[in-house]
Amino acid sequence: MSQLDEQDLTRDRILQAALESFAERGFKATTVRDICSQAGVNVASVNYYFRSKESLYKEALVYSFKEVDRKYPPAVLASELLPPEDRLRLFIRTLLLRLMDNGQLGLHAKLMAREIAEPTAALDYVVETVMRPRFEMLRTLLPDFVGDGWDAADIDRFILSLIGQCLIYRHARPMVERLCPETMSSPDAINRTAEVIFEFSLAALGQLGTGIGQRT
Amino acid sequence: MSQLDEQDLTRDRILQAALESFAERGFKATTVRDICSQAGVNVASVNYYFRSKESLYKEALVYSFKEVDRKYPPAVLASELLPPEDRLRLFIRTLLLRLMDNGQLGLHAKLMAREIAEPTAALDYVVETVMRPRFEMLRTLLPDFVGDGWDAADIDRFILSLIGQCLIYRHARPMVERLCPETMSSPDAINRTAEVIFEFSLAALGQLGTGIGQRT
DNA sequence: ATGCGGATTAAACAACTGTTTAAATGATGC
DNA sequence: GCATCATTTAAACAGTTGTTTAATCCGCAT
Repeated sequence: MSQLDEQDLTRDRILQAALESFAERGFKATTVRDICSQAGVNVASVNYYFRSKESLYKEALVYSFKEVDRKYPPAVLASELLPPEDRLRLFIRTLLLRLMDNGQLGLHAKLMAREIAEPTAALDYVVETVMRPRFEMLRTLLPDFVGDGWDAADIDRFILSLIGQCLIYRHARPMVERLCPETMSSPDAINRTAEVIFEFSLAALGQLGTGIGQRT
Repeated sequence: MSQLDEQDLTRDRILQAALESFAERGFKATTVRDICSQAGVNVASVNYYFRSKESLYKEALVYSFKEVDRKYPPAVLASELLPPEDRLRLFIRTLLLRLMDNGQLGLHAKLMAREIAEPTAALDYVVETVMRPRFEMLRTLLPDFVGDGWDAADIDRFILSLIGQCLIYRHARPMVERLCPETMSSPDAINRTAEVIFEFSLAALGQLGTGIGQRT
C-alpha cells in the first residue's frame, strides 16, 4: 500500500499537520490547502499519498493512536496486581492527564473528543479496540467497591459517572475555563482535580457499597 | 431592529430551520442553502432578514434559549424552599432530562454542546446569563452537604463532577450508545440514570462531608 | 387606478473547496 | 549518458460556498 521505504518524509509531515489541523478545527473546517501549507508540501500531495481528504483523516486518527501507545505503552494493564483503590486512582489520574495534556497527547484527546461527539465511521474501530477493553476492565473492578448485588446497567452508570467527571474538563473546557479556571490553571491544579475526582468517586462507591446492593 | 410586526413568518421559519441544522450538523457544515430549502424560502432571505450566516447563528442561539425558557419557565429558582437533597435531585434530573430530550429541548442541548466544545463569541453571553447563575446556586448549595471547611476550588471541582456525570450522556452519546446502550435506551432508563447520578453524588458528598473538611 | 415600500425572487458574483492533470524534477540502475 | 521510475509541481477543473444585485411581486394608502 505504501511505496518504497526510503524516507516518506513528505507523508509524515502531512500526517502530523493533518493531526494538528483536524484536532484543532475539525474535519469540515480543515482545508487540504491548510494542511499542505502547514506541512510545506504541494496541494496535490494529499491525493497522491492518501487518496482523499477523508482517508487522510482516518490515517491521521490511527497515527494519533500509535503516538499515544508509543508514550503510554501498556500502562493500564500493568495495574492488574495493584489493590482496587490504587487501580481506580491510576485509571482516573491517567485519563485526566491525557485529556489535559498540551502536547501531542492533547492533540489526540482533542481529536477523540471530536470523534466521540460527532462520530465518523472510524469511531466503531476506536471503540472496539481501545475503549471497550478499558470499559470491561472497569466492569470487573467496580464490584470490588459496591458489591455484586447491582444491576449490570447500574454498574455501567457508575462507570459513566467516573468517566464523565474527567471528560467534562476536555469536552466542556471553554465552559470550565470561564466558570472555574482555578480547577485547571496549572499542573498542580490538574493533579488536585484528579485527586478530588478519585476521592469523590471512592466516597460514592464506598458509601453505595455499604447498602449491600440496591436494585433496579 | 425588526420590521413591522405583521407575520414575520419567513423569518421564524428560517430561525427554526437554522436551529435544527446548526444543532444537527454544526455551523461550518451547515449551508445557507440547506437552511433555506428546509425552510422553503429563497436563498437571499437569510441575508435579508439576518445580515449574514454568522449573525443568523447567533440569533438562532438566543432563539433556542427563549424556547427553553418558554417550556421551563423559572424551574430552578422555584426550588429555593426545598430541602438541599431535593434541590440537588431536582437539579440533576432537570439537567439530564434536558440533555436527553428528543424534541426542541434536545436541539437546544445539541447546539449548546457544540458551543461549549467549540465556542464562538456567543458563548460568553450564554455563560454569564445562564450558566453562571446556576453555578453560583450550586456553590451555595454544596456546603450544605460537605461542610464549610473546603477550598473554594474543591467546591467547584465537586460541582464539575456533578455536571460531568450528566454531560457525558450528551457530549459522548455515540460512545455511550456503543458501550452501554441500556443506560439510555428508554425514558425509564434515563430516569434511572438520573436517580443513579443523584445517589452517586449524594453518597459522595455525604461521605466527604463526614470528614469535616479536608484541605488543599 | 396609481404609486409607494417592503418582501421575494432568479440570477449572478467572486472566493474557495477537493481533486485531477500533465508536465517537470530528480534519483537510480544500466 | 540514458531510460525509468516515483515524486513534486503549477495549473486547471468542476462544484459549492456566502453574498449581492436588480428585477418582480404584492398589499395598501392615496
